[in-house]
Amino acid sequence: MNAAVQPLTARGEHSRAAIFDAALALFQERGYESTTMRAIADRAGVSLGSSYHYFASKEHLVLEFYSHTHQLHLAAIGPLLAREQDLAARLRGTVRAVVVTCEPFHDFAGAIFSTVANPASPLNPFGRESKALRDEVIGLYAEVVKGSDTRIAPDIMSELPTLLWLYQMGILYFWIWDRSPGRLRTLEVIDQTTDLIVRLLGLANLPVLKAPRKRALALIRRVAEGS
Amino acid sequence: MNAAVQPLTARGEHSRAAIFDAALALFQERGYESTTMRAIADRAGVSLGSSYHYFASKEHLVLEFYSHTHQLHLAAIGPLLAREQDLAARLRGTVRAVVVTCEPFHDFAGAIFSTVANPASPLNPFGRESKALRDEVIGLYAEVVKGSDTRIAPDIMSELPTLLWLYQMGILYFWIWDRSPGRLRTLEVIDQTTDLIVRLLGLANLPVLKAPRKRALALIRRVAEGS
DNA sequence: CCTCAGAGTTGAACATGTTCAAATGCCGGT
DNA sequence: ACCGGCATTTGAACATGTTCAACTCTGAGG
Repeated sequence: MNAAVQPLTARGEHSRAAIFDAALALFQERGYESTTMRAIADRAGVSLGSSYHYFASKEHLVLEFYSHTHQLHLAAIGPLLAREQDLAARLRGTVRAVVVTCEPFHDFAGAIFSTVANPASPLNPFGRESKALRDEVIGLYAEVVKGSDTRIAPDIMSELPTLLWLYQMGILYFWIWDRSPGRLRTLEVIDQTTDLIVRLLGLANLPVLKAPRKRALALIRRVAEGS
Repeated sequence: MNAAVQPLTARGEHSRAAIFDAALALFQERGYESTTMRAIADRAGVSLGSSYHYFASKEHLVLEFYSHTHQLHLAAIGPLLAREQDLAARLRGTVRAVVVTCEPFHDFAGAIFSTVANPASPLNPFGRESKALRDEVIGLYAEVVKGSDTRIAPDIMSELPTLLWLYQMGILYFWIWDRSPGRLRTLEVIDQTTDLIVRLLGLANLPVLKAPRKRALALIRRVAEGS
């Protein structure tokens, strides 16, 4: 698997974009597995080899897809984060926007998920090649929390954005399976779990819970260590 | 993908076993991806076509592998479950035994995990073809709890085995990533989390927590619904 | 011993992700 | 206008999971 190349000319830019657009359209039309690299190259009007010039593998097209939806997500929640101060509302709105943004891709999201869950692949969520995107998403959750009027203790704050990123992945996994009309079950679960999270954050300040809180944080750090 | 066939003769039994044994050995030697179906057939002394006669796909060999390790796990914890009454000890011992049993396969477990995480495949943990095994594991956790001297309220007990099965999958996912010597980090996380779980089960009986408990259980049921 | 139905076996053929060496196009320097 | 170097493009070749129609073997019934 050769390293993919960044286009250096206008012509290259055009080819790369055409390949990604074709892939995205075909994934939506036929799903991930049924879309062949040859079909992508055909629709993009380039040769098979060219596709591999810009995307080192079919999986790398998936990574690009993730970046793409992340951009859509950012655009969708911009106004909310600028206006809203309440933490529960910010968190609920952000996570709701994730599934709403991804809705057009629901049918093939399942196939894509497995690609990315593979620990053997450098594209998996904890892997090297997805680090840039991962850090961006974690940073987004840091902003969700910091921009609110809720004060979070530093020891919790240092782990919270990563935990929220994990939480978002859990929601997405649930959403993949959700067959309810309008994906209402997912939205309901989001509402309940975000509420639960904010409540727990409130409870964490109670003096009675000082010891358990320290213990839980130590456990979390132990688990997160080495990522 | 044709349905795989159950062997009906001694000769068939022998072929099927030889294919699985060869697959297991090669997976350990070279990993999952690098092991080709042709290599498996070669080592088993059968033709490529015969492999597909007994296993509908390479993934189905993985499902068989899961059954295999489950049997090893059952054998490993039999004495403990017969002897021990303390819930924390039963749970800790059971989950520790999972990772100890799987240790010889650690190197290729990662590759295998992705196969099974794929929601598009009927082999995924929530899917049709893995239902038999899933029910067995959930049943095992029901026994882990029921055989202890801790009494669990019925409303919690109805969800608990499934939750513990999910918990075990989480531990396995952590274990896949664990590079610590002797996999000590995983063992430590198991000790801490099983302890935490048993504590939470104790707390759940406090009258003060009646409302949150009902709320949490309703949420869990909502999420589990439709599996 | 002969027949035959069906279990078991086979390997060629196919589909598709991936690699790679060669060809082509483009642009700055002379 | 020409050239050299580099980005880009190409498609044939390869590796491997999977399918399938044809073949072989076996054991029961006659």
